[in-house]
Amino acid sequence: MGKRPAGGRRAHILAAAAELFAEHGYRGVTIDDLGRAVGTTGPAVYRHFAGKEALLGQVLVDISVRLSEQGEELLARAEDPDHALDLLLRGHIAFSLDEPALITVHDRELGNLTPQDRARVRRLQRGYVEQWVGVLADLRPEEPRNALRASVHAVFGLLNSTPHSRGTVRRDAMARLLFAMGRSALTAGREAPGQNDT
Amino acid sequence: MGKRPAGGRRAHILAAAAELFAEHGYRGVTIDDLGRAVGTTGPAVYRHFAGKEALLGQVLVDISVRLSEQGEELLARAEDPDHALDLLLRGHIAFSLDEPALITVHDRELGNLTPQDRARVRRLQRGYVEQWVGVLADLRPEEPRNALRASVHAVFGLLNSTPHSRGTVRRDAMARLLFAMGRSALTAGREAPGQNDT
DNA sequence: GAGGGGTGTTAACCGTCACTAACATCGGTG
DNA sequence: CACCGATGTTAGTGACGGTTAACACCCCTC
Repeated sequence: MGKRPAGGRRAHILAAAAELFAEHGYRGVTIDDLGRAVGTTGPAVYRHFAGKEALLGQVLVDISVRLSEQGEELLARAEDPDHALDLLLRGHIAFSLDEPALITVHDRELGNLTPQDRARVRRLQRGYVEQWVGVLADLRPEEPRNALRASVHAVFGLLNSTPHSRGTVRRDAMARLLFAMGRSALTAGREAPGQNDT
Repeated sequence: MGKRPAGGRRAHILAAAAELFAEHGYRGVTIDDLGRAVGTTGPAVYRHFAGKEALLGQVLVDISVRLSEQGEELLARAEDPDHALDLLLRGHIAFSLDEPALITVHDRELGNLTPQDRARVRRLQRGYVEQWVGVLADLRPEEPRNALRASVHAVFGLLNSTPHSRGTVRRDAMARLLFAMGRSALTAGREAPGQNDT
């Protein structure tokens, strides 16, 4: 068959896996599906990954790393808590609009990981959430920390809803909509500086 | 073994199935798991349901019916759009706090249904969404309908996030938090559509 | 108290699927 | 050109799991 000199075989498999896992679920995708998706056969996948679990692990770890690193970079560049929140919102929205498959897999397949991978992904996720909680704590010091954490999870649910309303609204309009809703939800019950209120 | 003339065997299986499907996913639950969860063995389940798919179908149809009927009842009793939105929010929040397993299964397992069941559940879901969209359209007539639909999906994501932050916040506090966030998200941008872009 | 419907049990069947074995090909390198 | 490591192919193999078969029991009714 056409030999690909591309060193990107591994990355290609990872991308296809994310897409297929998002659509059919980890359990609903076979190794043969995976191979077929990248133009080879099932067993060829084992030349690049130890097995199906390792593959899912890599997908989830990559996502978690990307999100938490992006969060760190954004926070480093933020001038104040209000600005930081804006950046986090925009960053997360861009990610969920550009990579709906990754977002879907990210919060559905945690249970199918090995204990080691699960622990690692959980740690990264927790770190990312705490970045948001830290910013919110600056903005709303009167609020207990666990309430802030619940708020962050809720806003993630909101921002990650894009796979459910695919294709009906243009990307930039969707980004604006999610930003306005997310920002408003997180500042509910208090005044948002520079923003108009109800 | 203890023969209960209770006609509740079927309902018992449905409840256990919802719980197990929520925790492990449809594909991650075996018929034997199901039987064991209700104190019998796997094959006994076939006395009550035609098969695993039929079982999942019943679970999802029940949820969709409950939500859309609840929505209709609330709308019938609402005095004005603003009140209607309050009622819908409170109703959905109560459901998602009281039945986290059902909420989880509801938006994860659609893909595992038979085409017939899937069509039926989709129709019910669409109806429920349109109840919300109708109310929002009264409140924000200037907004295009597809943007309102996207907003509704986003708020569902927010309200359905409770399974992700289980047990950290007391139920009534969580209900208030979700109500404030959801209400605020849905009325966001009511008078300021001009926002900067990504 | 005989019969029957409803419900449960254990054993078997059979397809699917992750994974392995054994063998081919090819490009680069000495 | 011979070797070799990387990568691919086709044929198993063994476990798992949904479903069915065959049989047992209990309660209800005539």
